[in-house]
Amino acid sequence: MFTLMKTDGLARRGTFKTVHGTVETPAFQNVATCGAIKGGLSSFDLKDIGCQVQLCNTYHLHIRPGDEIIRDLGGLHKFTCWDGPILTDSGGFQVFSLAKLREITEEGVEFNSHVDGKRIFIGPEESMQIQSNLGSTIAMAFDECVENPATYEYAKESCERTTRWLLRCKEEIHRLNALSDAINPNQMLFGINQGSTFDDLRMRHMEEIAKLDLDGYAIGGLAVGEPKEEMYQILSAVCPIAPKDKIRYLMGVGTPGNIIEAVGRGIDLFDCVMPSRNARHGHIFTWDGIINLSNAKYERDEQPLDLKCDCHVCQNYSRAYIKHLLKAKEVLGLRLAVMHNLYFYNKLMEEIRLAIDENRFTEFHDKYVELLDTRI
RNA sequence: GGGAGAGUUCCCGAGCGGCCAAAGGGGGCAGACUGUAAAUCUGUUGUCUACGACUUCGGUGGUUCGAAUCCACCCUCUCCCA
Repeated sequence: MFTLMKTDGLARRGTFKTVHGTVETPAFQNVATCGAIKGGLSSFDLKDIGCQVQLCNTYHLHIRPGDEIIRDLGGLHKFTCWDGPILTDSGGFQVFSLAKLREITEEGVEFNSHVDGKRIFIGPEESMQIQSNLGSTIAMAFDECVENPATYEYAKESCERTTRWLLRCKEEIHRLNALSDAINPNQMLFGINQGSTFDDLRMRHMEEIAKLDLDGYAIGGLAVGEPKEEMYQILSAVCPIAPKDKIRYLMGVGTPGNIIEAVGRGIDLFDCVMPSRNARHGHIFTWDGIINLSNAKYERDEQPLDLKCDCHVCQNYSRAYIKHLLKAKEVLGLRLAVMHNLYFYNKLMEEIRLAIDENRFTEFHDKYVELLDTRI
């Protein structure tokens, strides 16, 4: 259950209560697609980096190790040794990212497994069944994340299908939650707004799904190649239509600047692979901007990754050392870089919350929105 | 002492008369990355007064219109027999 505690302009400060704990919003979800943060972070590390929620993926866990195995072993929380909230993405993003390996029909989507090529089918009911087996805190509706650019006709058609799929998801999750052996009988369902880059489709779609009294509302299909101004414009159009008393989740976004802009338009929840993936590739987020640790100039740099960071990594290790580890392909390099970047993202959210609490979000926005996305 | 083989651009290694500034790796340098098919992918990696020119394939000399590629001698290394 979401409680809006305070606003500062359009920015919202709230709490989101779940059976696995309360999330202070605005919040960032740490992405653990296959049940772990890539780069070798454990659930103990997640506590250290200030993670409130982790995100796992339905498609990936269905393929490997299989959701039935996870169910039989007691669910995703027990399996991953994480007792905090877990949101599972529905597999809708894989409709987009595995475009060459799938086929969409009214019933659902047929994929060729990216692991062994095996034909698998996921529709709204299957996605809910998998997520129910995983027993996540929050299940995402099965949607189609439309590629960019899309034609108006295709976006409209896809969006309408996503609505029909949402109704089927809602019905199925009610049925599954009522089963006596449900891993998490209180599993929540978030709907996902689509409509590509067309304001009218986006707004009409949000109006429709807002009526369904879901546990939360996500905005999907953004940051897939459109200019950021277009994304912000859509948020400005859609947020006012989303229910005020429900959590709003912008899926897959984004850079620190993107997050600040989105909070300023009324978004409460985020997730993004960028901090972890970019860390593995040597890109480090800092309070002074982004550094590329793979650059030769850091070879003898004794400073911490981020001069203004108080994470374990920055308190103890030098840029030169972590650069060396990454270059030498030592797993510790990945681990330290990912730990810092995720700490940074969670800290960013904490600072955003504090700024809203203290009515200085605009000031925070103006100071950091450009700076944090700038390469130094 | 006798015999066999090899020396290629930062490294390994292909090339065996023109299509060669020289394949492919590696390494270096730089870039990309937004609900993760990503410890991945892309570009670049002789010099310059740069859509052209110049100097490179152990050294020197030669054959040829033309040589990393053929010949002679020399240098260095590896292996085998004494």
